[in-house]
Amino acid sequence: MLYDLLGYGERMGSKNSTATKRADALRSIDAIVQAAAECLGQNPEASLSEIARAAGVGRVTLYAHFASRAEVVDAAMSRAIDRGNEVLDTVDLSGDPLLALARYIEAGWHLVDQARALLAAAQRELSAERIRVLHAGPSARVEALLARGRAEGAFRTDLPLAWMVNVLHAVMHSAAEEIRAGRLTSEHAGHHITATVLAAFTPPGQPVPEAGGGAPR
Amino acid sequence: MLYDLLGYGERMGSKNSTATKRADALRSIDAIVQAAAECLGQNPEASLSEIARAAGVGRVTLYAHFASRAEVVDAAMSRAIDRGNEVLDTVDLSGDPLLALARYIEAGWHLVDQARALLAAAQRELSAERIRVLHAGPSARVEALLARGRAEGAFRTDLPLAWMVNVLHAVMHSAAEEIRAGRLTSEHAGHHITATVLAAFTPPGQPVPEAGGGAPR
DNA sequence: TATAACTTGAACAGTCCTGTACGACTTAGT
DNA sequence: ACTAAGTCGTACAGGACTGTTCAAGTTATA
Repeated sequence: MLYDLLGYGERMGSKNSTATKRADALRSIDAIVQAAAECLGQNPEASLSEIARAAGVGRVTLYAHFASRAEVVDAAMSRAIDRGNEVLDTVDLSGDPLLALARYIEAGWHLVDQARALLAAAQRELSAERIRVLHAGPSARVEALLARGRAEGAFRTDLPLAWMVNVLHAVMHSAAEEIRAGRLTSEHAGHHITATVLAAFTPPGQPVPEAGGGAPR
Repeated sequence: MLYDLLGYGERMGSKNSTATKRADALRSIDAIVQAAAECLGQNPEASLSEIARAAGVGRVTLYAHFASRAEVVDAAMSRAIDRGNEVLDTVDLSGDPLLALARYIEAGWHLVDQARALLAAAQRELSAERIRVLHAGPSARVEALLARGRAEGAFRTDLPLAWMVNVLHAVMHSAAEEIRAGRLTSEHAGHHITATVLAAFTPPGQPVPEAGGGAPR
């Protein structure tokens, strides 16, 4: 069984040289990817049958467009990442690094919350390398912001940049889990994450910034 | 062996809750639980056949002692938690809360690292409630420490205690993943976690503590 | 030593999933 | 309007795992 390299490239935006698909085929593919994102978002173990049914499409049709389960998961994940990138594009990351990071968190944790279960599915089906590649966009964004903040003295430099990126995502991720478990409300999540991360990133010796204006508890 | 076989057996509706087991039966059970912890630790989807084989026991024997896959996972998880509790019992959590927390992290993150994949298996097989109960011991420990630190002014009080517990575990957990992914070395993990969490828990307005003596990189 | 508890492999039943093949039908594009 | 592309249901082949049963052998323990 060969890797469908053309398929991957196609999903990642590159123009394919093969014959253009018919309109109804594109519609089917879109419905499948969308349904996959929804189904896998609710249950990472959702079968291809479920996904096809949710897409309002025959199971055979699904196989006509995707050679394997992995391809479906990949497409759904790619789609979610692309959507996320579009949202993050609208966030202003200039100006005071602390405020910029707060803005990033406010937009970002919702995305993490939505893609939570989908990511779980991807981690089972896709290689770690593939997942890393898919996340390259968001990672680069926050990495650049943190690097600038470090250069300006706003963030600590005694910890590796990669570790700080990791901490940010870990805290957002765990907040999403807490919400799902009913131990945290959506209203407080942004504030808690921001307060926690800004403190964690404060250079040693400097005072932790006071919280903006969120409810304390 | 602190984990009580009879205890969870009763909870999960297993047979023979009263009869005393023969010595060889107890030996088999122990081998199965141990093998389950190892197998599930490497692959959360390990089948009962694999586990039985790893335990040097027939598959039928496994079913003679555990009614379902869930019971096996539960037993393995209980065992891991008990082992962890034993280790944590040796950690001195008195004195300066910051130093106590650092000691807890140093001991705790190794445990999280070891039980990482096993927890993943448990999260698929067991109810969220059951997992919460199993973690009650460690959670209570760190909760008490954080509460004391807050009372003494060492830790911030503008965030819920439960959230802080969650952050601590999330950061330790993500460090374990980073190590597994090869993006972090075991030597640095303790230092990074401690530096991050101590900063995150510092009361707003107060300076972030300088790192102890770990290599900064 | 007697016996009940334990272990074992083989084999069975049942379920769910993936992936493929077919033939007939419907639709899009030029 | 014509044809290729797309779709659909059904059906099949194959695999993996769970859980149970059975009959025969082994071992702990009183």
